[in-house]
Amino acid sequence: MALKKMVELKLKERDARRRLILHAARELFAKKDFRSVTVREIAKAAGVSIGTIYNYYENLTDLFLDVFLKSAEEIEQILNKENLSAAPSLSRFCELYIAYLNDNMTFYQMMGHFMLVGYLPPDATDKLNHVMRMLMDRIEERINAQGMHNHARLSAHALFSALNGIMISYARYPGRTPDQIKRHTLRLAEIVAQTFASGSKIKKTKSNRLKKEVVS
Amino acid sequence: MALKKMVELKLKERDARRRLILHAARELFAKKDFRSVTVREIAKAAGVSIGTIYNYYENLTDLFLDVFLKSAEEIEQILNKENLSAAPSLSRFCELYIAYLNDNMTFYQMMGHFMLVGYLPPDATDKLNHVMRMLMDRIEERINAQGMHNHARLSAHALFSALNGIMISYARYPGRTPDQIKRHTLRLAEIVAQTFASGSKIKKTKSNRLKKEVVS
Amino acid sequence: MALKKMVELKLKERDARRRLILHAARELFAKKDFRSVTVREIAKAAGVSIGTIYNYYENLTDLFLDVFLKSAEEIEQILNKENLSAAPSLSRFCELYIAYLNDNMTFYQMMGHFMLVGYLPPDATDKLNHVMRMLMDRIEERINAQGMHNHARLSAHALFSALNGIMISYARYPGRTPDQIKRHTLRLAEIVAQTFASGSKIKKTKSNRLKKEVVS
Amino acid sequence: MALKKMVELKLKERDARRRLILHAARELFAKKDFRSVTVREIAKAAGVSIGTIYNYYENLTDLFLDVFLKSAEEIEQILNKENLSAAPSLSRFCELYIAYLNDNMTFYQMMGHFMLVGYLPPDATDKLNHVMRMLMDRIEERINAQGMHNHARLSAHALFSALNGIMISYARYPGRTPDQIKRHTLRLAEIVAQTFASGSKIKKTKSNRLKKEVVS
DNA sequence: GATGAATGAGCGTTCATTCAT
DNA sequence: AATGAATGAACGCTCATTCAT
Repeated sequence: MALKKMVELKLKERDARRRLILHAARELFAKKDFRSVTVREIAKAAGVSIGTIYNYYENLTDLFLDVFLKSAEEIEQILNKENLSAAPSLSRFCELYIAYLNDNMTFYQMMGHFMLVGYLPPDATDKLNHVMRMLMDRIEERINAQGMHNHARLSAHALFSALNGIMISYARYPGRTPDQIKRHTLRLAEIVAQTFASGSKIKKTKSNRLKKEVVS
Repeated sequence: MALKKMVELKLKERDARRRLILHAARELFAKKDFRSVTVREIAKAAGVSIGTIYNYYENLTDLFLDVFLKSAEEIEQILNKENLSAAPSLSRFCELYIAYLNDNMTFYQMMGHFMLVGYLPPDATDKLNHVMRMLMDRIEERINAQGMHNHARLSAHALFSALNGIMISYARYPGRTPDQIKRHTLRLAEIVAQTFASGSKIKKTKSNRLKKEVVS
Repeated sequence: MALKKMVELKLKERDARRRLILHAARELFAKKDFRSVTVREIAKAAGVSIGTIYNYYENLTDLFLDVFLKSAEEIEQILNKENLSAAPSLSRFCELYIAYLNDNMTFYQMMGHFMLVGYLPPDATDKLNHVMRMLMDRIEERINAQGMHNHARLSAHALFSALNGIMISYARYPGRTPDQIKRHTLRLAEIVAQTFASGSKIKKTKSNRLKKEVVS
Repeated sequence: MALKKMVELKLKERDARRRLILHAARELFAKKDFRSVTVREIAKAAGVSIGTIYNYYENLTDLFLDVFLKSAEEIEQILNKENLSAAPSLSRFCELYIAYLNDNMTFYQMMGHFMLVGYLPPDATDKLNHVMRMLMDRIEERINAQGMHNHARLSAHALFSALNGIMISYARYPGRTPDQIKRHTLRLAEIVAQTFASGSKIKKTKSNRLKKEVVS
């Protein structure tokens, strides 16, 4: 029917504009501290009016969150795709993750921000946690596949932390080009991966045989 | 001379007031996202006027930086003290670092912020880098002492990143008490330390035999 | 003719939709300060689009006015119906009026708003005045029927004012239930009615023998 | 001491500026619907910056309230002054009240607004109620002085309502000059006063012998 | 040196109205 | 006739910084 087509078109158009805004926001967030990006800037960059932004997002936080979640989806897809062809080694996994963060600074900036300071409304917190858990699950799979049985979850935490830490610590190292930074962070990730791969069969000591996990 | 004494007193007084401001700011930063602390709040907490703050600091960023550097001094002293009595093991080192960050969230929040986001004026960048290098040097010392010869600097980077990452990733884990978080982050630090200690003699492979270090 | 029927149907439909909007608006106005009701809310409540509302009303003020006039019609009918069966006493009249206002807060709120504040376009002012005059005429009839000859019109003004004032002064008395408020306002209305009934044969004094009425 | 003088001057200056803002706001409120007056307008009219307004008032509502309370003080003083020289008759009282409202439209507009719609924060509600009670007390005194023993409080309510109603109903009667309106409202007030004076000894009937007062 | 009132650009957000479909 | 996305001026309010005292 003609009607159906029109409705479809409408929806497509709506989606297109939403993507337009999302894209513009993402670019801006990448350029500078995402928290200092204003609605006006986004509107201008997206070529729409302020009001239109609010037509697609309830408020700025919502838009921030959408950018973040879009990124999370992307990274999930990247990891999944690789998984299908052939289970990646731990090293490969770390490489993929760090490479993605290098190419999508906004993602790790947001992750970092939310982790460092961010008060988030409860539902947003849930979504954030979901993303984190997804990433952790992927790491744990690799760790288990690698045959590192002890403390798989705990090791996953440690490795995940280490990878994030690499980005935090070096992604904006002053005076380096993006390319230099990418190379350095990838190298560090490789070291971390190998270190974990070769050294993670840690004998149970008093200190790491604690009965109850705080975080899982 | 009397004049000299008066000048000294003046300087002492000035220093005392500066410390007053610093202390008040630190307390406030610990309570909430330091970026949301206003000059007004600091002035009130310190019991001085707004103008006085600008008498001691050129602007808010300057004050932020001073708080950060004060913390860095503290941690340096802690590490040095331990070093004197008996060179700490890598594990002990990680424990000290993570414990300090747990007790001084502001420090790692600021570090995180400046790393994630921060445009800093050049001299501030220098100061930040100096702190980072100091910490890195300490780690490298321990790594060398542990007899892990390969890639000592690179491993130090990786370990440093990992420790920071642990804090970033878990310091605000929702629903946990500060005590639970401290225990968990300490345990992860222990895992990382042991992993690095036992596994860091990585054979040189093509990928990690890169000729030139980007960051040091 | 078929054409005629279709036109009729069209008109009926149009009228139905207009009533739909009117009704929805009225309900919303009753729930909260009518000035804070948005077009969006009305559209949603009426189950039509925003555009449709502008199809039936030139602007929000127009819709406000229509709601007001609808209410005025209602109250006129109520008073007329009572009039037909048996001319109501002044007391009964006041009771009917106050009871209606209690049950239709929006009406008195709008009346109050337009009186207090409202710039209204000239034609709207005319309509408002027409309503006021209608109410005043009814009061004057009762006053005349009661045999209070002096200053009938002026007394009607005074009584009308007094009734409105009762609502203004007590309709939102904090901490009272609607029922308590209704009882209190009705009691005050009764007092006013009796006061006017028993005391309105005022001797002509210098001050009230003014030659020309400002408002009639 | 010099210091004391300076502090005094500072306080005086501060007070002067506060009055400046208050005055400017009042003038604006008188000109148009006070709720449509913006911070920018007030700032401009007062010749200060936006920020300064917020230096003296926490928010717009606060400023609105201050204007209202200032007016209430004024009217209280007017009534008190008259009271001292010679207890005014009920007529004189009504005249004073209505004359004041005519000269200070903002006061009755605000009173009307708060009564009609206004959500007010609890402390503001308290202040408003205090003003209302003060006015009511004055009326009751006059009613008692006039020797109208029955239902003194209730009659005060009714009279107060009537006076407010007069203003609501006629203060913006379209097409009249302020002077005409003043004359008309004063005349109506006189009628009401006389009506109440001569007719308020109402015999207790079933309907007005209700056991429990809702509002007092 | 200490003060704190004044400043005003800039923020996120709202909402009546328009108009292309 | 019906739709509802787009618009953007305007809102109340914040806060780092200045500067006259």
